Amino acid sequence: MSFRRPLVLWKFTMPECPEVETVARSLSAHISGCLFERASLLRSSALHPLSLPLETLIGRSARAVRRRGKLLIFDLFPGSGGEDSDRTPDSLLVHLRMTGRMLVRDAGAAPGKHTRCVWSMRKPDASPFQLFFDDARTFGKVFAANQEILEKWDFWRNLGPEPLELSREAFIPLLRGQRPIKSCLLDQSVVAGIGNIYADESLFRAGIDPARPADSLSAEEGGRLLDSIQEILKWAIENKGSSIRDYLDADGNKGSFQNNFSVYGRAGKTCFKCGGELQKLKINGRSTVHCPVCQK
DNA sequence: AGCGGGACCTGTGGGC
DNA sequence: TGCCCACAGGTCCCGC
Repeated sequence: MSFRRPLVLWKFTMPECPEVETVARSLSAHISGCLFERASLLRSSALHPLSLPLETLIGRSARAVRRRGKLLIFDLFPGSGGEDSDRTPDSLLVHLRMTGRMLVRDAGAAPGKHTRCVWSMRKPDASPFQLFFDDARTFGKVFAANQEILEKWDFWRNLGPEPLELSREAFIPLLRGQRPIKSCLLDQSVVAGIGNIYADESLFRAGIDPARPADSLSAEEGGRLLDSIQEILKWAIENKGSSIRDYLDADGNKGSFQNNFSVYGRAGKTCFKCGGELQKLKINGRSTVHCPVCQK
């Protein structure tokens, strides 16, 4: 297998649940069964402070790559046994944050300007290759961990349920407090995986004002909001899945996904429902676009 | 206690 | 054309 161009497994900024899900699925196809032969950290701040050293990954293999919230998780299994279990990672977690990307490259490819971590990998009886973690804005983190270490990570321990696995009965009680409902959706300890884009899109679809206090939503509104979140996330995952099927090259297409936003990035433009002007405001310091007519 | 907002970063793009 | 600066936002951290 040869990659003359890097295989960019996600190109957009702001990866949320659907994007991370897409990366996990496409990475899993490449990485499952592959052995970590070498690991280099090119920028120390890319390693989570609680992480085991990246060298502890060497000799482990990836069973699969999956998603939890906005985290990519490589499930690992040991090569030959006999390790000290305290210092042995059973997973590699990657948070792409804003600009993180995973790239599959040739064995001989040189790191780029923004490459933060390099893993040399090989599937039995196949050619070696490299996995790069690139991150221009350096917000992203990699984290080699086992269950014991993960339990010390507050973010992990407090991570809320997956929105696609939630029932109305479980979701509605989560909408507590007087803070804006949008703040609630962005709080990863309430639900895991929703970011600024899908919070705005879901609230528009549900017809709910993002500034409404979370505890002011009726059960009917809460249920409608969950339906909207699930419809949009599922639709986005399907959409990403189709646009990523032949992969995006380094200077390649952005796909059509962003053309499907109803409100995100459309401040001042026309609301598709009522024809009025979409308004922009700040909630939690995050830009928020909504329709003051359609969202009550 | 719970919420709001600044810091962290750097590439991008709009305005002059 | 080129420069400058505001803007983008997930999470941590601090202050009210």
